Amino acid sequence: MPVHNAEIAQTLNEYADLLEIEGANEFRVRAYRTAARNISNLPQSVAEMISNKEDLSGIPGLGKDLASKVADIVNTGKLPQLEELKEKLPPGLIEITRLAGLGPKRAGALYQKLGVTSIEELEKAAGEQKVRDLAGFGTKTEQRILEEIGRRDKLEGGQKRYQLSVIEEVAQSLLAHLKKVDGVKKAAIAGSYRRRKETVGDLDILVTHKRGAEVMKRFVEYEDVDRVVSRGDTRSTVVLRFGVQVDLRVVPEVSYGAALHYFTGSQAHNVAVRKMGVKQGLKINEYGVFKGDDRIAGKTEEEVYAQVDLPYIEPELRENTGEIQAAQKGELPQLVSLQDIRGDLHAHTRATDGRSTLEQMADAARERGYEYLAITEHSKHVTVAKGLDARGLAEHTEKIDRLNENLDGIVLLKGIEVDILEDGSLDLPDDILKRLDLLVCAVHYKFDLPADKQTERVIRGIDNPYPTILAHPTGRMIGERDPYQLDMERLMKAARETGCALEINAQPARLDLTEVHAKMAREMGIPIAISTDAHSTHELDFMRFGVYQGRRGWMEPDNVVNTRSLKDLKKLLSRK
DNA sequence: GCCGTTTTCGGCCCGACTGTTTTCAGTCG
Repeated sequence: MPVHNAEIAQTLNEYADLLEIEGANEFRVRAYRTAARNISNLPQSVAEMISNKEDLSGIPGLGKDLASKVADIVNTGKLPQLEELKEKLPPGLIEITRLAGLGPKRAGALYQKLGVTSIEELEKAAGEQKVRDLAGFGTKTEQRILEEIGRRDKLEGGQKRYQLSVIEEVAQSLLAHLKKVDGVKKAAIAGSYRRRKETVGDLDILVTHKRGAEVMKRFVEYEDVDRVVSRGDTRSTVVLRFGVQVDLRVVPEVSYGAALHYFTGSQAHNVAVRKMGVKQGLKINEYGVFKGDDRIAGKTEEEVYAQVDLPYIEPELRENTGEIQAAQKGELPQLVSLQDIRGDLHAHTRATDGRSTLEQMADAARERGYEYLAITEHSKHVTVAKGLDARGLAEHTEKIDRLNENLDGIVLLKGIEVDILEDGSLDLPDDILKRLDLLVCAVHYKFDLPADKQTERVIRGIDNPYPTILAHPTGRMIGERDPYQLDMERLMKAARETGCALEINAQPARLDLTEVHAKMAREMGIPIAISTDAHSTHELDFMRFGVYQGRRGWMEPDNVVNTRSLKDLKKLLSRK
């Protein structure tokens, strides 16, 4: 089993954590973290690069030393230096640094002075009031440690992240509350929410006001606030009853653009932009761009970028994964937007496991301004969803034909979400499939096949003469189910050869392809369908989450098949 | 440990809040 990029990144991060506790040079620690982040953002497999004898030093942040350490991880599954360090420092200390208010320095001190190696031992030491006597600690810190450990026990699985769709409502009500405060001119949700990451760990909200204290008062009094973590005039942090942490920053209006840029992140993007500023003798912070003591920009984000000779960069691209270089070369993608979408290519009705009728789905699609909607019921193998057999499908498509005759302003396409069976064959016979406008192919069982078998299965599934879209290609469900083992590079090469499109499934729990794979598909020139997989009329609105994911994958309208008119779509989906 | 339109050595983004401190370290984002 090849070592995945995520595992390499995890190993490097673990080593960085322990180095930090050991008190290593902070820039050395940072180098490991940068390398880990860049590797996890890499579309191609590092293990494969090594087996192809490719040079790893092309990866940003990887010099000679780290390249050889990464090779060790790939070849042996382990980093010898990490194993050595683990002998010296108990890995349980890393868990201690995850407690709010405790970092590497304090975890190191607890170990050196009190011999604490785990959360349990820390709880005991704090309970016996041994912690308060350590230099740099006191009664309040000791108390907080006990509180944080108690809180941690109540949480399942540690740091929780929320799906964008789940956090949206919470975030928008809080934002509306803050906008109503007298004197607030501008307000926005920044952070990973604004970058439209598939999950969000906390909320960063920015407002402009002349007197921060007034906003802060209203913020901590908000009805959903469970507890206040910190409170100042320009920055406060609370935790909502819902469990999510919210940071609020207040800046004067003249700093809005600089602050919005800063709080939108990502951190890596900000660091890169600030470094560009430093080279030009500028200081960039959340209050503006400064030359000496003079603020020379900061009212808008465009101004900030202009000072370092960059065009505006869309929030979804700000991950320091090549967007700055692309901006310098004038090669930023013109990202696809919701307005570009002209139809939905994956939807269910009551005929199988959907909750709306054909007519309702057609009306709802037309209301959203679409030209077409593909009806793609499950095939017979998915019995729990009442999947259609050949006869059921024939009857259903006749119904669609009749309905189409009476429909105005919208066309229903006849499709199927046909199961790819374990051997790679399709769940329905060719004579019925060939009568359809398009096939959406998908895997719905036997998720646990080994990578080579699973890859062969899917490739065989999409290797057919019909217009085909591979739905939710990796099968992952965020926070619930891992992607199945699949060689994505091989799969994408096959998709390119067979002319199969890949789906970005817009269900908030799927968002599959991931952003990394979406970007890879774009680079390989594989067409993408952004589809909702709607099981009811209101789920057609999930389209925006798919579009966000596409934008994070650098998708332009041309990369997305359902930005086409019906006529062009049919041309595009037909096989060469 | 990485990196170079000031550098192959000497830098490495920047600021707010808390608790422990009499001026700052640690943590966090």
